[in-house]
Amino acid sequence: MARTVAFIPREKVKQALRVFCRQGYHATSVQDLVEAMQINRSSLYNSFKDKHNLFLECLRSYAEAGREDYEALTRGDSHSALQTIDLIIDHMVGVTVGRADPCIDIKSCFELAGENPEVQDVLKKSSMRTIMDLRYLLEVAAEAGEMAPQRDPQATASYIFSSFSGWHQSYLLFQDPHLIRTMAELLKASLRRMNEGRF
Amino acid sequence: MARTVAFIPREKVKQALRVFCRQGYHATSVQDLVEAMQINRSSLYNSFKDKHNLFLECLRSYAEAGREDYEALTRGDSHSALQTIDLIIDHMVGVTVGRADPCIDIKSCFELAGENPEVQDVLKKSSMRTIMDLRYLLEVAAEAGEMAPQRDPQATASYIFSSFSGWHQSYLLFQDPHLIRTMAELLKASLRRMNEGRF
DNA sequence: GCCGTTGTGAAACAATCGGTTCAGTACCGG
DNA sequence: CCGGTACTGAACCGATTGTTTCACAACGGC
Repeated sequence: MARTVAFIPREKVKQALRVFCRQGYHATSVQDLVEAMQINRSSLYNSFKDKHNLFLECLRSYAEAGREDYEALTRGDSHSALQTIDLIIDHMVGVTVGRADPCIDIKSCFELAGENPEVQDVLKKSSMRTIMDLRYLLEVAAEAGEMAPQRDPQATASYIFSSFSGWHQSYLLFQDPHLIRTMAELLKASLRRMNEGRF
Repeated sequence: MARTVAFIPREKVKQALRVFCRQGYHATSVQDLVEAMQINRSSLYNSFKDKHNLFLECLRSYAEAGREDYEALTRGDSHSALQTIDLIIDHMVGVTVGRADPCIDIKSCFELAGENPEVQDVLKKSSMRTIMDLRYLLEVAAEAGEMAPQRDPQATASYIFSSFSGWHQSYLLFQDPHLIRTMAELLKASLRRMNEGRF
């Protein structure tokens, strides 16, 4: 054996993630990354192959972090299913309003998913997992009688998930936290009002 | 006077718009634009100052086209206010599903609005106009008794508007027209169910 | 025909792009 | 101390970036 690794790739990925979040993929140069990650240009290519691969690592890292957030949110089952959905919605409000830059997954979905199958695949999988979680919670909530069963729980889950993107857009344009919170309340209210008979 | 203009800038802007729609701002080179617009490199800079200005023209052109779509949709008042909202929603479903590339306004909102005040301003204004239109329709629908009056019609209008972004995201990821249509139906149903007493 | 404008074509610009190369240094286990 | 690995620093690559320049052709009004 020889010299041990001096930097933890995972940390470096997070530093790169921040830059990609702010600037997007195409607007971020390798030079930007080198400076933000505080590693050598050669090390970047040694450890991450190339810019595109590093970007994919960032996407995966972000998805994993989101996963941890979700598990922290649902841990300790002191909340009902519907309450947990509310918590997730509130959490997403916080994510939208809390930081200046939009989530990398939404941002890069619009920038790259249409043209790059690899990016699309990563985003698709992590999105699908969130949607499945929501779907499960919807079904449990229906079973528990907290809300009427959905005709198409998958679509309702997608409906919730797709709202998040719109909040980001609205916040980018209007910078109004109260508007986001109000839209989130509208979503929560409409979930409670969805019932089998009418739809 | 002298030689008359040989090409109509408005047409050239539309050709440029198509490229920006597909590739976004940063991923589009001036060379791409020159080829798509079929004009000379010099003419581009003569007529549009620079790439960034041309892009802004594209955004404005797109907003104007959207405006015309809206007016065509509301012309001939054979529909009620709520029906008109439905028509707008259906129209946006068509826009989302009908073409491969997302709207330039949504796409460039995520790519540029956060960092470029000019872009943000153009997008903000055109978005606001759509939201105001929706708000007006909501109020008319409430007055006509088609739906209960909204506590915050502005927020409800923003809620509708922000849905469109999520549909684009979903379609980019899952390419499922039926999913978009179902989410649109969920939105329509939830509009009908919003009432003063409960929210 | 001539002036002034509109557009063309191509070359050239400096700057930056993503990516490679390589000699040299820091460090570890044996 | 030594062999092998991890990483640095910097130079360097060709290609491409957005933009400018300029000589010239096409055209309309006087």
